[in-house]
Amino acid sequence: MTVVTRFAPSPTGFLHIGGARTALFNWLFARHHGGVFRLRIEDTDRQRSTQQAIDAIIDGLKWLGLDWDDETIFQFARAPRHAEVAMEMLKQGKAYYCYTTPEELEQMRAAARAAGKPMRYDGRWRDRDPKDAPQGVKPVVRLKAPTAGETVVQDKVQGEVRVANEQLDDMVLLRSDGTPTYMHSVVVDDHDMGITHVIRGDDHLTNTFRQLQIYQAMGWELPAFAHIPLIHGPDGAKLSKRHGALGVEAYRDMGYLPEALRNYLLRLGWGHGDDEIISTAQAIEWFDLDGVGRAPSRFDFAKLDNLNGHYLRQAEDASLAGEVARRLGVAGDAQLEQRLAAGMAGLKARAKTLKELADNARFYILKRPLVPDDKARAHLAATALQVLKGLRGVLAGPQSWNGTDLEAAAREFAESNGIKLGQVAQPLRAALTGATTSPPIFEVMQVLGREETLGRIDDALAGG
RNA sequence: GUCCCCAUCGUCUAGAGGCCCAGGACAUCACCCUUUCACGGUGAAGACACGGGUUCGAAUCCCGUUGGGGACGCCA
Repeated sequence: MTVVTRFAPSPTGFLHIGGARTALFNWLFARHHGGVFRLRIEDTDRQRSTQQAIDAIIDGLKWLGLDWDDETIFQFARAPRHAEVAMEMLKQGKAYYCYTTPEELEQMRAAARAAGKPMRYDGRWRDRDPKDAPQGVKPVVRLKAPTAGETVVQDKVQGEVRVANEQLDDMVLLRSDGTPTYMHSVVVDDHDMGITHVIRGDDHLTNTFRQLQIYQAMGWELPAFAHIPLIHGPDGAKLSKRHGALGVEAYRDMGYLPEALRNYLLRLGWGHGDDEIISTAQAIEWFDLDGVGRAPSRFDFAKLDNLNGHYLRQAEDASLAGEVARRLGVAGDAQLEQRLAAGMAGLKARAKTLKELADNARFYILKRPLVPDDKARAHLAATALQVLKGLRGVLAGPQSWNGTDLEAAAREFAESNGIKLGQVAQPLRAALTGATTSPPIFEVMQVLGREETLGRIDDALAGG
């Protein structure tokens, strides 16, 4: 049997981090089994679905590197099929028309609340003769759900979960305007799409009981269910827009790499022994539902940062330089991009995100004369400038321009002047980068080149 | 409120009755490396929510308490 999974977001907002993880798990599971991963846009809520959200979700998945098979399914387009199935259930006596008005429902809800009981539709049209139908009320179609016994889910993550059927009421399958409800369309679509494994958020666990009843009414084969725990914010509460429920594009903008986010999301709720750094290829090989934890987890930027730093150091200098150039607004300037690439070795060990990388790299693309920050200015006092002036004399000579030789020359200069290397290096750093922290300064000199280096030193000497 | 789920260091987790006075990773702290800051290395501190069982033996099984979360729509 070929494994078929799906990711089924509703396009009412961006692709948030929880959805991204759900998509990742479905994708990994399908790829692990050599199966099929499908995308279904659940756009049946016409009020809230937007093209913008659809684009954001698709862009997010693409950025994350989660490719799906076959064409994208749009749920709304399948409304006729959903209605058809409801009619079939009607014909088989598995469903019935219900003429209860929204007002009556509201009364029911109010009464239930007052009695401290959960809202349950009372089934008043369940066995009533349709001839009693009031004039002018468009009916909904409700499932004739079992009233006794219990419904049991065999969940691949949560284990066996059961609920008494009296807890469940006759849910609406088709609204009075003939459009399907979520519960109904999900089941019909999952069945028609041949989904074998429904992997989704924990928040759907209790929905599953009702969906199971639809499968049973239609006599359809059940898919396997796996409900993965939700991701919470740093404070343990449900992820809200205030803290962390950002779209994946926000993570991209913050400078996270897709491979780092994949690795982080994978480890959030899934484990493989003590392994932490897990490549995507390795993840496909290892991923299974047994490794999924059952407790909700909290989103931790510190760990994401650490992982991102790891993948950053692993990344190609040239592509990193391209991204940094884009962020600094100098993309396309071959000379600067080349300079950034040359400086990347020292730069990338010092950054956790692309944003930080770009910030740290800015001094490489700045035009002379640099404006040193306050701390750097403190290293450019009169005595320091004397040192710089002396060093400049050495550098102006026949000096080979690579980091190692430059360092040797600086060390020799410091020694002959009876000062520490740091007393030479810090003023130099201040002059060349305008800051007090930077990649190794002799590496910086090599990357900047002789002319630019001497120019920046002259600027500092003149500025003092 | 009703129903359902969950519970190991601050965080993510390993742990499927003895290998655990609980292992790893991130974060924190200290030291080393060092021209700055990082990276890297070494080390420290830090958890089985609580109470009952079951068992020769429980982080692991059962029950309860507490705490967290989710679902209760003609939203998805």
